[in-house]
Amino acid sequence: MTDRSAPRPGRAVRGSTTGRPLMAAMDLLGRRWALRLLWELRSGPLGARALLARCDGLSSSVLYERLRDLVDAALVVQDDDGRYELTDVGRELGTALQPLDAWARRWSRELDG
Amino acid sequence: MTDRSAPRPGRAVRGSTTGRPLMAAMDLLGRRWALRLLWELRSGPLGARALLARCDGLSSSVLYERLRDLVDAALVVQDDDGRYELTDVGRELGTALQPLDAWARRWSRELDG
DNA sequence: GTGTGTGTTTCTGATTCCGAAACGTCGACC
DNA sequence: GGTCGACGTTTCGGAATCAGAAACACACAC
Repeated sequence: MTDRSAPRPGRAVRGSTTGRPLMAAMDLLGRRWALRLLWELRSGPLGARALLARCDGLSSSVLYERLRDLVDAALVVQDDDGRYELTDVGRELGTALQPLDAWARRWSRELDG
Repeated sequence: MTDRSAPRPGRAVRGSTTGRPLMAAMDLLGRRWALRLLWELRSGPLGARALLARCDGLSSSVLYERLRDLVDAALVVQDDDGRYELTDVGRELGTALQPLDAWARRWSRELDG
């Protein structure tokens, strides 16, 4: 690992050397479990083990790597109790993703009638 | 590999055995380049090589794997000329992701002031 | 002390990815 | 006819990322 750093707008990002914000966002959110973790944190702060319990199949190694990414990206912080919670901009992302939830239901109906 | 199949609502999905639509969506969209490909197709049908040209760093092997996923999920189809284009529900996803674009800009301002 | 619950890191093997090369096809163009 | 280029697609080795289990440290309860 050594050199891991989370994508941030303004930096070179996988898939785009321009660092365009949306590309940085897609690089970050396109990593496994990133979207899901943000989704789980919408409802309030959670500890690491609580997150693991909610995300069936998530391994702890990836969890902590992803949490580091999200903290780096200023979407998540640790509160005084050590639990992880969304920052303001992280919470905004939650609402920005809300249409996705509604879409997923339409998608589901579309597929199996 | 052999047995790859794209996540679809109603089936067991990585991260959730319930097959809840949103979890299926996040599994699908959480794969590398999936979001980005949908984003690039928003503006109209594109051939495989055009997609490769737009996605700097995307390899052809992953492109075709992802395209298979998206076609499986009924978000993308091939038109008569062989180009890939969004289905109706795929286009709806595009608009559902639109708030993400606006959010990414706010995020960018947030990070580097 | 012996548990049991956290948070976190480390290791190994499996999956996924990149990158480049190769294949076939089609339509120029000579 | 042949050759050239642009396209769609598949294959393969090495690199990055992942899952899964194990282990560590730290609390607090019994």
